[in-house]
Amino acid sequence: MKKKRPSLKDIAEVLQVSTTTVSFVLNGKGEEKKISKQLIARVENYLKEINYKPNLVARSLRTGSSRVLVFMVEDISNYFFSKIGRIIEDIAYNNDYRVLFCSTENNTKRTQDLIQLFQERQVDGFIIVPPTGIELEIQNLIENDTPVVLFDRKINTLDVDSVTLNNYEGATEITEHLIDQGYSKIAFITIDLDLIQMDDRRKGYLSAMEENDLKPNILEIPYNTANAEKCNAAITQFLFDNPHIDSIFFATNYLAQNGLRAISRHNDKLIKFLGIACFDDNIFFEMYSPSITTFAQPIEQMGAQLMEIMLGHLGDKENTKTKKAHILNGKLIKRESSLRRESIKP
Amino acid sequence: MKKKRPSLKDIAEVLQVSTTTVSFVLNGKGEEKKISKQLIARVENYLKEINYKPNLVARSLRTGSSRVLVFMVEDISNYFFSKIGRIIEDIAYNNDYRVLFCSTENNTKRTQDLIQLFQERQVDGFIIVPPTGIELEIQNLIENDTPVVLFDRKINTLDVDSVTLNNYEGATEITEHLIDQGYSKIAFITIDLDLIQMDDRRKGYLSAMEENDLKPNILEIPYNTANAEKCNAAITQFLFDNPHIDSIFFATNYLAQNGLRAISRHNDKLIKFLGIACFDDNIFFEMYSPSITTFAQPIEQMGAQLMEIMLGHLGDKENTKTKKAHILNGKLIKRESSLRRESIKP
DNA sequence: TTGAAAGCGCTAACAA
DNA sequence: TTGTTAGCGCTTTCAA
Repeated sequence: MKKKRPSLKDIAEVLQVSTTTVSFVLNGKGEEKKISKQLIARVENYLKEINYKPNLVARSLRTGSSRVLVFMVEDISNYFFSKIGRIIEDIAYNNDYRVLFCSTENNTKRTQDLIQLFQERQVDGFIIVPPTGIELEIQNLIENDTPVVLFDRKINTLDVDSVTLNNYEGATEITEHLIDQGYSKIAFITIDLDLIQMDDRRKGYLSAMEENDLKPNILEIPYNTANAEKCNAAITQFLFDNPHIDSIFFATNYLAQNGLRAISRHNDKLIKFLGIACFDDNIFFEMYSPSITTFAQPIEQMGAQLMEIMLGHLGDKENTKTKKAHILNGKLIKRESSLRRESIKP
Repeated sequence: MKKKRPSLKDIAEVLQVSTTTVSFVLNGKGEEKKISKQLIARVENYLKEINYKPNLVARSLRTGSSRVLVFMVEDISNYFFSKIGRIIEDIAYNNDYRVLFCSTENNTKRTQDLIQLFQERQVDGFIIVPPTGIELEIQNLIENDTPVVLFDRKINTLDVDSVTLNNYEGATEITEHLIDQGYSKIAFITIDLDLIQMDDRRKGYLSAMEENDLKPNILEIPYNTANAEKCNAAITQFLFDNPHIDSIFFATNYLAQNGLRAISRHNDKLIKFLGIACFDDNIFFEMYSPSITTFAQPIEQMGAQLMEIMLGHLGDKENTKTKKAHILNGKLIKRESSLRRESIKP
């Protein structure tokens, strides 16, 4: 049998007081509203006794706020995103907010649906890794005074807060590190999506190559999370077509993971000679043999920064603070895969 | 400026009809309620024109249902769980439900909070990987007629649906496979949590060892997601203390990943001789060199089964169908790590 | 110091 | 065929 959960009204009836009183006590406003100590105690005891749980849906409807934030990323099962998620969740929790996670899969339609869903459910704020083509929905959110913070990528046409990485400098640093270690035929493997951070990484690579009078060599792979095999095939083909390259710089950790597999399948000796580096650190890269050099994002700092901005907006809704683009600095982690090798590639 | 979103009432006013009419049309009940075609068209057009979004909080409050399900697992960034999550989400979507994901981190208190949070927000159903000590909350959910399906682990004291793996048989199969390949000093590395599926795996290992007159050798590691280092240290110590073992069976993929790292740090030649196998497949194991033998869970089938049960409950609330424990069969995937090696361990 | 009552936006029983 | 209205459970203004 379904026993209906007691409502404020039920409680008021049992206690022979008004719902107002119960509500005030429930929300800790007893003192403030000058309700007598005895009454407060009586109500509190009863609430505890029956283990009362307020109906948050009703509260949301009334107050227009749900104390829920949404964290929308490309793929929440990605190490980087799930780590940041955990950090955000902790900070939110300490400020009495809950966080809901979801994956956009970089799919515009899906993201639109998700934003609409949460908007309809009155969530209080969005932290989003925006896929392309989502400008309108985000604009819409902002116009509705719903706080939005962009993350990982920004949208230049929109006046909205964002937290991103120094992608350009990172790519330059990786490329120069490879050059320092004696590599010169450095390939850059990236995806074909028109994402601003990808473009920055590419530019960083190109500028470092040019600076050192080296000839760039770029492979652009069609983006398709669902199909790792195609990615593999493309990289394998590239290895065939470019036997002269001595190192590879992968633009994302996703590509690097697939790339490593492709390399080992193509020729399992190759990994000993090929210089490898990529963006975004990951336990996998530390464990792999050889361990892989990466440009690590400052995860803790990013999470803190994101929530600082979000809580700022939540605090005073009426502020017209100008929006800012925050750019954080990553860190090059040098590992075996990019160090000068004893032998030269055969 | 915040432009207030239009309500049903606003629309009714503009259109000079009643809110009932608008509500019926909105919910596709126009035909059924015999509203004239023209009126339906007029309302629909207007709804589309202003891009009306109903307030789902209000609807939830009124109907008592939110068309939202929750999927609570140990760690959503785990490959196995996130895969299942995606499958569940798709099925739910096709049935007009949304799915919210969250991680319990195997923490009882956290799980309690999460269940309470969602219960207060009127979610319609729970799919849970239960940590220990959560019996009361689940009992409570069931008494409130909220559908619950347990997953990955069951709770024997509770009459509730569950979908689990044939852990005992899987562990036996892995162990026997190692024995077949010529290994005999097989260690079993597990965690110290009192989880039923872990116990089954251990029993499966023990029975296969006994069956073959081999001496079991078990290492139990304190569970601590936050501290991979301790896990590493424990495994390293074990390798020192047990130089005679010729193979290791890891009870979870989490342990195997850490174990592989510990092994390669301890002695990077060792991996060539040591037989390795573990539970739960993962891309990582396919890519690792040597590729790792695993007992793979039937992911698609599990997701489908979970949702079939859930949708069944959601369909007719009043059913008192007896609850069932569904046990699915996993599959041994033989890879390089467990095959008979050419040379014997030095 | 406490209570009455309006109202958040929506659904659906009942009326017309 | 369409409209009136009560009410879901809560917060909060105003009154007592």
